[in-house]
Amino acid sequence: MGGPPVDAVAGIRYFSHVAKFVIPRKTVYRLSLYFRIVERLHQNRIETVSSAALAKAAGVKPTQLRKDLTYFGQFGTRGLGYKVSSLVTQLASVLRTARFQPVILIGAGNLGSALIHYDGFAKEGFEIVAAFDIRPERAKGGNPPILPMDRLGGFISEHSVKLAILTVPGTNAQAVTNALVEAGIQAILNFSPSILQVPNNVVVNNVNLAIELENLSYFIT
Amino acid sequence: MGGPPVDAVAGIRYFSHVAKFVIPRKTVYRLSLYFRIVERLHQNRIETVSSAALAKAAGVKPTQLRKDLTYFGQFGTRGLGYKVSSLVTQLASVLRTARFQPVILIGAGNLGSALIHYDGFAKEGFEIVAAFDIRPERAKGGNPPILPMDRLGGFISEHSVKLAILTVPGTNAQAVTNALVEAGIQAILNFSPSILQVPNNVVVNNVNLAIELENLSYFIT
DNA sequence: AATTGTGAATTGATTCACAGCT
DNA sequence: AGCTGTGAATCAATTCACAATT
Repeated sequence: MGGPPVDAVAGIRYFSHVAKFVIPRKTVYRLSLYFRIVERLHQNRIETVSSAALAKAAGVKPTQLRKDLTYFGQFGTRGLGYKVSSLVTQLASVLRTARFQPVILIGAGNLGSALIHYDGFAKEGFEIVAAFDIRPERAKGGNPPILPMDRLGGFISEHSVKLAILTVPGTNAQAVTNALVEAGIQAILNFSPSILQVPNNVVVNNVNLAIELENLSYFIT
Repeated sequence: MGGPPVDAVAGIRYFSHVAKFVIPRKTVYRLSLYFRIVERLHQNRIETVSSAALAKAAGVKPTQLRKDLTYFGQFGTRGLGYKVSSLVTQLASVLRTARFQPVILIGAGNLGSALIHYDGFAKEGFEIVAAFDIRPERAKGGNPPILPMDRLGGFISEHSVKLAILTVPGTNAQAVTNALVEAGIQAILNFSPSILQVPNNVVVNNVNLAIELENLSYFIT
């Protein structure tokens, strides 16, 4: 939430599957949170859950959880709560495109090479299929392979990659972004400190770790 | 942003220095953004800047930038714009506690060890002075040292550390948090997927990289 | 003429309050 | 009785429109 961090499109019209009309971006974000929790409940053979319990686990108010869910339909039973298994199914279907997407990473520097092996992505069903770097000495085999930048465009279209993680220095960020957009990338997780200019069919989420820390430190006494 | 990601206190009363009344948390967040940009302008010997130019660089609307700045006072000159040097001074003073804080990191796993050496923190004036891990085989010397968990409380009070980065697995996150709070930590940058329960004199920013990616992928077609 | 500062208007998100099911 | 679903009310953040200033 940070916040912050999530920035770009205010809300989205929801054409692809069944839903009311426009879903606030923050709601979509929280849906991922809820999904994780009900998955765990499901694993633990818990069959029903109330909005109060679920909300507590997610760190939100029960009314907010209920409002969030009803953007997509009525999943609960009054007087009883939500059936965990059907929540899992419904949320999975709403977020279905979300997982098991191939991802590329550009900029195999300090942060980049850490993220390449970050198991949190793999755990959630995202696979970094390749990384790219301008410095040829980094561009050697391994898994995932680190490839030279001139392979970028070709790789994206060959593997129909739609998601990219950008961990290049701020000075190169826009140039690389242009190449990504040109090659057909639709969403970018941007760790560089630059504000990226993209056409509005491309979504960007910014994560600036130094600002997160600075922002926190503002609140200490 | 992020979304997001920034979550905990809605706004803060601003006692410590001169300001209007309550400053929205998002405003404080953007202030860091502005500060970075004016620092760069200053280095490049640029003397004045308009709200339009500054806003563009920060990726916000000019009116928003002006409103953000006037929470702290009137820094600009009508008809002319803002004097870069005085903006630098004023913003630095507002964010003054923000930099040059010692920081500890708990959980020297995959992501943790990457962040220990992430130069983006150092560049912004944050120094990770020590890391802690339960697994003793990770707890060896080096710079910064990786210490065993039983040294945590002592280290925090000895070095008056107020900021912690939490990169432990979700299952341990709350237990470690309790220890941190107990020892006097005031702000936590939480990379674990858990929602942390903390007293309200402690601030938490959540960063969940997997959710950022999942959220992005929701918007691709 | 240019550009800030700001009250008012608008837009967006959250919470309340309670009707409606089971 | 318990708990969801939701319109209305509230609260918060953004943007507009324009007066004020240089």
